[in-house]
Amino acid sequence: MNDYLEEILTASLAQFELEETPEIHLEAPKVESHGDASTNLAMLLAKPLRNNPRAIAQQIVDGLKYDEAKISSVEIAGPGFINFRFAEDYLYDELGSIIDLGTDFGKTETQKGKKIQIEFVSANPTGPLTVGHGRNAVLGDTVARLMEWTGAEVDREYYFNNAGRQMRVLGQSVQARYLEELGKDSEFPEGGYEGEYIKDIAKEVIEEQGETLVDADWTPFKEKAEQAIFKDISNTLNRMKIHMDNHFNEHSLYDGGDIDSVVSRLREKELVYEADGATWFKTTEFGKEKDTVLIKSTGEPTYRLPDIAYHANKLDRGYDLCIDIFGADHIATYPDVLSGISALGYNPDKIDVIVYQFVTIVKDGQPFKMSTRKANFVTLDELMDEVGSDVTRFFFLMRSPNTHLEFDIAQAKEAGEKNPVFYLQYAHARIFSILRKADEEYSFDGEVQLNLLKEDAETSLIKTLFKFPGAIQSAADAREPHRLINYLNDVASAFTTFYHDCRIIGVDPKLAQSRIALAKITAQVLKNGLTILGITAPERM
RNA sequence: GCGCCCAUAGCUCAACUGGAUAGAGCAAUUGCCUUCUAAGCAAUAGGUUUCAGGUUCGAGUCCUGAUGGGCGUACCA
Repeated sequence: MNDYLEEILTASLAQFELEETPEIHLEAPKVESHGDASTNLAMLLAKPLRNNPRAIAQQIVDGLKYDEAKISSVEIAGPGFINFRFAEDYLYDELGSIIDLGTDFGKTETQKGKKIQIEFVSANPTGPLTVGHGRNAVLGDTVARLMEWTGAEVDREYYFNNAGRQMRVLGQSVQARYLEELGKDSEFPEGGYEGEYIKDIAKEVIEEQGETLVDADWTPFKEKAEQAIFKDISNTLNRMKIHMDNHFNEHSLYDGGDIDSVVSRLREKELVYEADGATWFKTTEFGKEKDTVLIKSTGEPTYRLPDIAYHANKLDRGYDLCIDIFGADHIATYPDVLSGISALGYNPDKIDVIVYQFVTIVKDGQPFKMSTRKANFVTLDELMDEVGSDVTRFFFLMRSPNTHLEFDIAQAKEAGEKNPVFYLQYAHARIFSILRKADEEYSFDGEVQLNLLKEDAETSLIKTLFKFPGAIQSAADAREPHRLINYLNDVASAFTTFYHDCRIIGVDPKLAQSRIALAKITAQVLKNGLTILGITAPERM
């Protein structure tokens, strides 16, 4: 419909002999009385045409040639809005065609042929995933699903580092618990990992290896811990319906020569120099105040170097777009990565960083600071034991990534009745309940007559359903899944009004038949939407 | 000090990226189950969008400054 409106508006604009035609912006007005679609075109033209907006609007409308089977009225309102109202026949035609689309309704091809990689979670294997990781995990996976619905081919990737100090301390922590468990002398490492899961891993080592590792160093413990923790993380992700296509080990960047290659390529461009025994990257050339160390005087790279090499590696793999999901604490690092990428001759526009604000955990009414090392955390598994995967995913997706999310553990746990996810699921379950009942009461023959749907609640629901592809598109473009949630709330709400105003069982069979068709496509929209969010659409509750 | 993000109903958050009368959910008050699921519906109340300026036909949204909060700002990841 928007395409059609753009077409006829453009045709009408020809009368003005404009040097450049403005972009035609169409939107669905908030207020029903303002029509079904609206454009601010006349206001935009006020300045270049040196005329008042309402007069221009009148000229545009006068020059407008439209099909009355599609548009029933065109009005000028307010400061110069042009408001369109859709014809009823158009509604029924359109409704018929989305019913035919069925499970595919909502899919678009705006990103068809694009290969997109999305990197998320990327927690190093030092402990179980906590609710702090939840937002990253669920956001990343849902953005991936949105991209898939707009036609892209998406790879989900988990980037990790199993070398370095963190992992050494992890190995030493397990080693200490192992010796302790066997009653030997042990020394718990400074800053070691204090969680119970470390003891569990130590016990597993005893079961598998007995006392054979008493004199070993920490490396076999690290390996065992890494393996056990990764298994645990994967289980947690699976419970949340998250499945990675690829795990990328930072170490492979060293083995594959990517690290050396980045440094030498930057050096060729004279963007790298040595000072104070360290290797520096001239980030000042890219507008930063200070240059950045790539390789410390100890010979060890800082994390920025592998980050740059990793992103170069991604682009070398031929992705059209790489999306990173970062917490606000990493916000300072990605400008360096982008500088590095552009310095190497890649297009930095192919890297898209989504920064989400921190989750504030509230426990017992108090803000709660989590630390994996100190074992102060609430794990995602614990949360899912309490509220399940649907509520967990919904909770993280409800709010804009750009805002701080307050996560009240107690509230989440008693979320049973209060959680808005149930509102969506309930509407879906209700429809299926009606369908089951209708199946017993009616047997239909002949074509569905959608033009029997004339009640306000019916047309309003129909118009809401039309907006589904746009809602997906908007959520995908902005990488903001909560927009889809807001939309689905509108759908559930419009359906509930319909449910109260328009009975299905007990009315004339022809009308019942058309209402059932409307109910079915509503259920389909709810189900498709919930599927994108990774949430189930139950048929009974 | 500097950079990024945020400030909207009592609480948690929306507002289609500059549009028309700022909306939901909790919490509060009041009605509604003998008819397809009351995990629901209807109604009432709740706001100078932190403050002060600016930009324009039009600002919660953009620019400047102030205040308050979060996160960064290392040869830590």
